[in-house]
Amino acid sequence: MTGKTRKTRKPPGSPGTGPDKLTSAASTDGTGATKPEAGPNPVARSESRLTAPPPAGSPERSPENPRSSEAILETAATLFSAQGYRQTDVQQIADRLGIGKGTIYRQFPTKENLFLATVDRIIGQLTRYIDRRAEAKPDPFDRVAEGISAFLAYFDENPGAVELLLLERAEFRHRNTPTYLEYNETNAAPWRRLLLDLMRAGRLREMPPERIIDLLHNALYGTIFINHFAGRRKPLREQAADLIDIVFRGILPRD
Amino acid sequence: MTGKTRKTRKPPGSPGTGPDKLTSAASTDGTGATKPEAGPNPVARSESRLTAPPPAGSPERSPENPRSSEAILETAATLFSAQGYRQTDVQQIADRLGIGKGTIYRQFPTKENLFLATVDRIIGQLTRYIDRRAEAKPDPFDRVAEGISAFLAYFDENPGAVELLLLERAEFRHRNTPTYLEYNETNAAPWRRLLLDLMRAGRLREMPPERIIDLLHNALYGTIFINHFAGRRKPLREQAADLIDIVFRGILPRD
Amino acid sequence: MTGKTRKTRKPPGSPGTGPDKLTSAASTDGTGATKPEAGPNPVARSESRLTAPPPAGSPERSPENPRSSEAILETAATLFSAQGYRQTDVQQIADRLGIGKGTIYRQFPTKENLFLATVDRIIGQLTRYIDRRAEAKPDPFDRVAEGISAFLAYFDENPGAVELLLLERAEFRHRNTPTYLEYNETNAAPWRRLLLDLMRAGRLREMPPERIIDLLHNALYGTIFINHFAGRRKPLREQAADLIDIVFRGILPRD
Amino acid sequence: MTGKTRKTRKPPGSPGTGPDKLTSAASTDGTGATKPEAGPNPVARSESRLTAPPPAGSPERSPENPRSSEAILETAATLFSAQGYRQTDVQQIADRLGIGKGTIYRQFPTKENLFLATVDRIIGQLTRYIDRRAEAKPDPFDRVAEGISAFLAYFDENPGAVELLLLERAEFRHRNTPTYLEYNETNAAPWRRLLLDLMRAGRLREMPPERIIDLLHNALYGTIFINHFAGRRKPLREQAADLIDIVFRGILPRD
DNA sequence: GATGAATGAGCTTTCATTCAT
DNA sequence: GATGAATGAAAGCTCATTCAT
Repeated sequence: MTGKTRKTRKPPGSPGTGPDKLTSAASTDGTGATKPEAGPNPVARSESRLTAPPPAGSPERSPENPRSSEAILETAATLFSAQGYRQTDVQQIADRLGIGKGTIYRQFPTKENLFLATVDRIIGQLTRYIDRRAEAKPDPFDRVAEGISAFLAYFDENPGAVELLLLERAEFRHRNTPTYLEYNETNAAPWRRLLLDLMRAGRLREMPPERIIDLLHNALYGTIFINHFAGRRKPLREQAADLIDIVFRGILPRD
Repeated sequence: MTGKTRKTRKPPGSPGTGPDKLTSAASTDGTGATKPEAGPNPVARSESRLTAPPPAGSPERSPENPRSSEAILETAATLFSAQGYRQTDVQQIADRLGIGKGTIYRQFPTKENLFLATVDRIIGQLTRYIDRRAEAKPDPFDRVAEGISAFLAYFDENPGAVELLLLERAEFRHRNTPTYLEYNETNAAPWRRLLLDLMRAGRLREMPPERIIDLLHNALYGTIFINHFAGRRKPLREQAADLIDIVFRGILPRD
Repeated sequence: MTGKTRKTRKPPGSPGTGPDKLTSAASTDGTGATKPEAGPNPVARSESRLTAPPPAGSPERSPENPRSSEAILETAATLFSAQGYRQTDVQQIADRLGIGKGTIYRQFPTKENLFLATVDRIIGQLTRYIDRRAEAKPDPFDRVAEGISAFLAYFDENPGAVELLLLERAEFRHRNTPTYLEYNETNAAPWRRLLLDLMRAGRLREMPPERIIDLLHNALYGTIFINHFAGRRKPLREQAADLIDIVFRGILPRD
Repeated sequence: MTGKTRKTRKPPGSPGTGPDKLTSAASTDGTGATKPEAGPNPVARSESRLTAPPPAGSPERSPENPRSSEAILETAATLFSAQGYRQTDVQQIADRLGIGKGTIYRQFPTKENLFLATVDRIIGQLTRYIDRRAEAKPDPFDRVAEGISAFLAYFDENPGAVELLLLERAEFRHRNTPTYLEYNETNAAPWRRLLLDLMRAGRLREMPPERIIDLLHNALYGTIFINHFAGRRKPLREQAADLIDIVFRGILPRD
């Protein structure tokens, strides 16, 4: 560990983004700045992103730069999710990018590190995507519904992301809490507030908001896993609508 | 001198069950023969199973026979779920059983094969456990609720089973449909019938029963995954109750 | 370290030899059983050694068995001493023996381990060789002289042994005391006794015997190193004679 | 972000010596100009050398110039002797000096080259140190004894030097004659002359002077190696005295 | 049938050296 | 000149699978 050139694990949402305050769109006031990274298919889009093109002479910033950590993470994500962690050789990633294996190891000291950075990046994208879409809805009900839809949409459009989440758990069970559960802990608060406000206003049954949040969380993760494993059988829009309908109205008759 | 681990300690899990007809307890008549494998903790109990010891001359059937495929699958399940698929080597399994590696390879031609057989066994246990518990409830509502509870209870008491399900998917993404989804396809029919009956009787809102089944399925799998990953935060009983409450009654006020 | 088949480092002088009590030939009584392994060129001879040929059906014992640890150590010694530790690929050793790399790793869990076993084996051979030759001389003076000659002869006939000693130190400086110094600690006592007897008999100047032992030790190691590095310029016999002459009589005139 | 070790800490050692004429102090006339590098601890002292700072405009000569080959060799010597040749990577040396790896490669075309230059520098220091101390003794006997003492003192005070000598041999066995043996070839002549003079004067037994030189050479190298490997057990002064005593007077009684 | 020694493809990681900036 | 990002050959070690005993 003496004089080696080593970079440590990149924080989530890495590329060139500034401080990555994983805010939530559920703030009760309905305000929120739209962040530029989001979009229906953030992962795919990130390929051609670029609000402002880098100054001509800056190869590091170029999205085509196959040596940027962005490019590496993207390719790594693709291969890991397509083939699994063990089945993916670091050499393959390098080959696909047309760069040397050493270049990857220069930025990510181990394969494990590379993989984990890949997952972190996904979580950052997911978070920002949900927040951006939910923030746009002023009405609290709409906001909850939009959050649900956005979550499903993200994974629908980034099928590899589901794989990555699974792989993280399967290969690195030792990591105390998988990355994507941290998201939940950090971001549940604004949603809880929002639900409490609705209850206070008599628009929802009185009950501990955790009960709702947990159910949604579980149902959403269950949905993406099942969707992914079995192949979705219903259009996404319909799935979101069904979930919202049952959760809001229940399955008992309204007398 | 060899350094081999030669323990014969039996891990928890697995009865010496016979052929596994994956029936469902949701038959509308409410009848169902109780099968012997079930119980609050089917896996743990299986350790002391055995109403009648096998006929003396049948070494293959003996639970102590570490060369039986039952014993092999049991040990394999324990090690796979504790360490992961790649991290577990066949030698370890053999060592733990005190048998030769070749003996395992004679029964399971590849490691993959062994692993998959391990998962199949779990699914069989789960199915029989749910059926047995649900069948015991004559009232259709109770039966649905009991099915939910049984599902959660099974995984609560067999944490390794969740790992196994994950591992199957993470390591063998090529398998078209993971084992545990087949369960659903095969066994959904009786539940669908049961739900339709309830709707016809006006006890449930009219809606396509798939909508309910899918939500439950998703929520249940989501629940066990999240429980397992993050450590359960609520007692199982409460979790089941919350799920049943919201699904049945919804979160909107009843005015 | 769980269920892997692993053998740990072999003690020095391993092959089929019984308990390896590294006795010294300097016992003042002049008695000593001749051990069978020794000879003018023990390493080379060991190739064709074999007091009693193994029973026909015992491939493990066969000296031609390229998979025996003896054969592996011998080939390893040859290559390590010819090329150095780092420059020698385990694959090379396997190739030279016509066996698989895994076979080597099965007996020696790491390359370092293999190397160290190689050195231990040399030290065992050296010790036994010196003892055997010295024991044969009844007169104490002759015994000292014979010990000196035997030491030089051993390394003269096993040039690789010198390399190995050096390599051990160069590559594994962390090993507290290199193997070949342990020899000295263990075996100095009988020599010390022998020198004291000579002094008491008035056949040597009175002085602490350590002074003589240390000088001899240093001069002998210096000699083999220099011989080896620079290519010997004098016949061995002459070198031993010179050393004995000067050490016994000094360089001052006897007036 | 890079994790590079960028320390500029200077290791002990190395004057800014000029060209190294490897003269010998044993010239029979007893004359010899004292050279400035010498001293009881030449390496350590060199740290504070510098009576007069170099002319302002000479950055190459500046001892603080971490890019000078002197500084590079000094740091290289420290790291090589502390960690071994293979274990030391060029990046580490550059980091320690706070310079770029390319800068080292401009002065030393390969790592091997750098290492060998490091050893050559040590030999030059040793030679000059011995010569300087021996030259100061007018009496031939004293001069021999002083040469012995100086040799031991040098390595005693520069333990890294022993490592370096070993490493040279261990890693570069192909180099026909190791650097430090060349010293002997070049410098033996004056010592031989000195011994012959003593014999002619009847102050030493008549014998080929090589016999004495070789013994001393071997005993001295043996001594430093053993000292270094095992940890010296006697004070240096005593070791030198013992060696001189036995070599001069022998171990036989003086009748 | 049971065993476990033997095999070698496969994969991670290191680091000397180059060369564009 | 100085730099350090990039490269890729090289080597240690693992473990599924085979098969002679």
